[in-house]
Order: sequence, then structure tokens, then C-alpha cells
Amino acid sequence: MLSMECDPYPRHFFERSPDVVAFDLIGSHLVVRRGSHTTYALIVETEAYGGSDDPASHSFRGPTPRSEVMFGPAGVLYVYRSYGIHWCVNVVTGMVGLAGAVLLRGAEIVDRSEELAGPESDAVVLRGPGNLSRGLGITDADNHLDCCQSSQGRIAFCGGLQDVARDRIGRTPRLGISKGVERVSRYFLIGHRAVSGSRIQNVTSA
DNA sequence: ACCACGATGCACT
DNA sequence: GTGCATCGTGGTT
Repeated sequence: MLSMECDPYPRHFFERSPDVVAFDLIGSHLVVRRGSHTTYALIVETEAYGGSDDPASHSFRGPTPRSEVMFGPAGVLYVYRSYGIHWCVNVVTGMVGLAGAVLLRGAEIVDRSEELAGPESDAVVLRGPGNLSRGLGITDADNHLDCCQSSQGRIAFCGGLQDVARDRIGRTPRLGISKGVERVSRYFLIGHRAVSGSRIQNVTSA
């Protein structure tokens, strides 16, 4: 069992462009606390949305009841329903007024203080945004949750045990979208089993 | 009020 | 590779 102490990333970590944050989150940890249980997940795949002029972003047409959180302070969770089934977990980036977010698409649970529910591989490898939210128990109840409050916050981001070398991070266009397909804003740890998409997409170097 | 469709994932062929 | 479950959102009527 790992002993993982870490300070949550401060708000200014997220007050940058979504692409920079998406890149820097690869190899970082997501910490989810519920009661006495704490789960640590290594982030291995992200996508950047928003900034200026991104037709694939929910912020593209200005704030709506769903997307207004993307226009607010950075470091806050944006959770929305996808295909009527899955939850997608984002963290808001950028400065107030310039909407942006990073979608969490892949992670591996590296430490948790509770019993595994099912076959270990199923519960540990969180491949795809729907599996990631389900495996960590994140739902719309966590929408608007501030991840920069304090080390006692329910969900926080913190640094990895060691830095990931830049040449181990791949970069491709984003998956599953029909607009803004040319933008290269998907980042992932090359070869990691929790990275979604085809094998080719999983070995393309940055 | 209506309706097309989506930042998906899984079962099945 | 194809089909489909399942529903909130937002653009349109």
C-alpha cells in the first residue's frame, strides 16, 4: 500500500490555457475522498476544450445552464451527462470569462483504502471518460465542486510521484467529436492500458 | 412543445 | 465493423 501525501494543486495551476493544463495533468494524481475512504488515481489521458473559438466545446455558444460553470473560476469540476448514460468529468481551466475545461478520459487507481468490489483489473483500469467517472464514483452531485479548497476537500489534484518525461506523452486530435476535429488537444501516457482509442492513437508521440 | 443528437461503451456479428 | 441503450441539453418551431 502506497503512502501518498500530496498538496492539492493551487488555483493558479488551472488558471492557464486548457491545453497546458491537460498536458500537465498527465502523470498527476486525482484524489477522491469519501468519508474515511481515499482513492488515488494516476491520470493518463486528457482532452482540452474551450479557450477561444473551439466549436467542440460546450462553451462555444456562450454560457448556458449546463456550461456556465466553464465560465467561472478555474479548478472547479464540470460534470455532465453523455449519451444519456455516462458522466464526463472535467476540471475548469483559464481565467474568469474565458471558458475552458479539461476532460479526464483515462486513469488508473494506484491506491485506495477500501476493498475492491470486483475483479481487480476492471476496478483499477479506468479507460474512457464513462468508466473513469463510474470507477471513482463521480456524478453530477460533484458538479461545481471546488478542487482547490484545502487538503480536506472531497476531490483534489496533486503531483505524481515523479515527473513524466515529455517524450512519454502522446498528442492527437480529440476523440468522438464532429466539430473542431483538427485541433490536436488530446494528451495521453504512451502505451498505458487505461488510454482509450485505437492502438495507433495510443503510440503516437507528442 | 418538439426533436435531433451527443466530449460513450458494450454486446454482438 | 455495426447496433443500440438512454436522456439532458439546447436550437428550432
